[in-house]
Amino acid sequence: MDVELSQRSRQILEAIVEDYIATAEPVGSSAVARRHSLSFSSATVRNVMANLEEMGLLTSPHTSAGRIPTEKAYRFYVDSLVALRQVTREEKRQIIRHCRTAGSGLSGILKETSRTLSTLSNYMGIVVAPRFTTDVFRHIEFIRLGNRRILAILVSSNGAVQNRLLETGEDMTQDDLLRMGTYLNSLMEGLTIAEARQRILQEMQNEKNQYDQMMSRALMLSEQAVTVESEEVFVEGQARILDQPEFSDVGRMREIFRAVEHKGQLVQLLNQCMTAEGVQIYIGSESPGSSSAGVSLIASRFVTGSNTVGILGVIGPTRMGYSNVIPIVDYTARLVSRILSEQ
Amino acid sequence: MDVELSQRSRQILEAIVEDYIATAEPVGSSAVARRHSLSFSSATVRNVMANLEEMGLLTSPHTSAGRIPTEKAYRFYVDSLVALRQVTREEKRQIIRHCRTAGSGLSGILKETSRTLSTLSNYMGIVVAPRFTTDVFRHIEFIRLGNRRILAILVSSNGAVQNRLLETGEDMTQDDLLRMGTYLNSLMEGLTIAEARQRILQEMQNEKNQYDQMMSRALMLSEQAVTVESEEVFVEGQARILDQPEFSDVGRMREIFRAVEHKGQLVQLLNQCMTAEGVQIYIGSESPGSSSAGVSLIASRFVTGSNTVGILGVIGPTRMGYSNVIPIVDYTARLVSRILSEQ
DNA sequence: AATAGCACTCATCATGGCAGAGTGCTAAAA
DNA sequence: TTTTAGCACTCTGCCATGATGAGTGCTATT
Repeated sequence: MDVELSQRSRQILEAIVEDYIATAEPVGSSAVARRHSLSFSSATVRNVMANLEEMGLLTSPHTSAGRIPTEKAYRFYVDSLVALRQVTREEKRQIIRHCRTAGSGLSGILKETSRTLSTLSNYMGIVVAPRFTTDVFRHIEFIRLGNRRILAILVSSNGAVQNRLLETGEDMTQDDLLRMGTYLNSLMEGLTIAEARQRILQEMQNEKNQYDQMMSRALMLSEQAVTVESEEVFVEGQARILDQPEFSDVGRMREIFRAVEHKGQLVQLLNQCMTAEGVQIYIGSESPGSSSAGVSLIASRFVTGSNTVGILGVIGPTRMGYSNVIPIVDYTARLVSRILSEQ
Repeated sequence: MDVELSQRSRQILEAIVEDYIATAEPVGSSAVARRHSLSFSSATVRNVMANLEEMGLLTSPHTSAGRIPTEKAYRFYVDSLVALRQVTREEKRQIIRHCRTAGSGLSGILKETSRTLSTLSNYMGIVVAPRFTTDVFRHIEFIRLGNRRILAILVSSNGAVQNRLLETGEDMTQDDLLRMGTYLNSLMEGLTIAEARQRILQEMQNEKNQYDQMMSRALMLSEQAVTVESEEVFVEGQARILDQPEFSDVGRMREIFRAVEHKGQLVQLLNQCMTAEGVQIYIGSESPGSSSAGVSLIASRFVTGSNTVGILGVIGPTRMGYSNVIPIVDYTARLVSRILSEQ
């Protein structure tokens, strides 16, 4: 896996990768020699390029085109070559402004974050909300909408809100619901949502409760309310990837869009980033997701006040502006962590 | 605007429109004569087609290609020719299943509806949530998340939930918040959200309240909570329009995606459907939205129990399967209305 | 070890010819 | 008068052709 390269080879590889990132066109030997004002002639560059190709770092689409970096090259570039740019003051300002002012609850903030990531990177921004189940329970409440229709509202200490429409067998007064709420709130205080769910199931077994109609109803309703919906994922800036020349072919784009619509796959991939700290980078087929050829992911986790973990990042072509995007993702993750941890 | 056509011309126009809808290719005179087993020869059809072209109902991309329906033709087709198909039992089943079982609150139902519309039509499904402001207030609640961080939850009688993160100047106990909630709930009972907002502003003027710290704080917080966010719009099945051959050109697709991402324009268009009852159809440039060339919208409003109005529909190419989609939109709108009106 | 030179390869573009689909017009048939 | 058949014409799509140019690999030279 590890690649040993002379100083010169590294310079040339870097030049090729950056040129290709900028232009999306195969880069030829003379272009490298000229543009980067290196002190080698194009012939020398050609020799080096031939080596690099042999090592699997470059390919050429055909005999007499320039060379294109392989995934391996991007990997090497990202690991040892890339000069990360600083996040500019203006960018910071923009990130802060958007993430901060998004008024409405956790989802609002995360949605805005995802949009900001997309705007600044010019690729697709993505945010996976912290896992609700591992978050700490804060409040449950039932609101009567109609005779037998009840809205259950579940709040976690992150400010995540889940609401669910329930049908009950019998009529209930708002007063009944209030008492049920009080009971359940004390029952689940301090637990995580997952634990709370366990607790409810336990209590349902508990004989004593089976005879108290009130209790048993309360437990039944809350059991439904606490059952967690699928992961919440925010994707913004899908249209931007239409701008990338490598996706001008409709077929490939369709794959990506499909993948994004069925968020399942995506989440699976992103969950891998959960464990590791710092910015993670998946290049092309490194990500297990089946159809991810030509696509890279730059992601980082963020943590909330109650120590649950979410993920945020950018999806773009492998030919991505790594030197820009990596710092942006990093900065944003830190910022969001801080915002969500403020008491 | 009105077009007078002989029986024969109508038959031929219908054949052309339907052929073109099916194949997306210019249809020639012999194809019409053959495929629809009409009793005319291709020569006759040619004569008629020349007439129709003169009337602005057909165009040909070049001299010796077949003809393509114009927007005017689609309009005529939709108004006077189309034979609406029945919604099949299977489709009904599917719509009911999806819209019903979507567990989680109003947004859940609407999101699922939009997805179902997309699946059944094979185009893009879209739903605009009922205007929160005109809906009846049901409940407000404040939950303390941190020292100075409060989550405000606002519920309408439709089961729509809006939550918003607030920062307060001073610390507040959960008990303070509870009392504030009780006060505000009684203050706003039975009003629409818009009226409730008015009421709050009134009360803030009221001198008596300015000296009661509790009250004035409550009013300040609730004022923020009641301020309504932008319209909620659910769009699903964007990837499906990639399948349409007329959008294989990337440029046009980009326009559409852009339009969908900035939901503003879209909402504006859809709001026009608010007033009229029944299924509305906008073909191509009939919709004021600037870049809507080649795109049609089939939409219908739906009403909730508290008589607020939302909109749902399908967006696709002008060359859309009107005979299928119109009944589906119609049926779905009725069903959603019924579901949301059930007490 | 680095470079210059040269023959070679391959994509791209414009050209021209050919087949096929479809039209418009005219003259004949109903 | 309406419908149909026939025919010349037009235009696209496809293929083969050849010229151009970018870029390579190899070899000989510095």
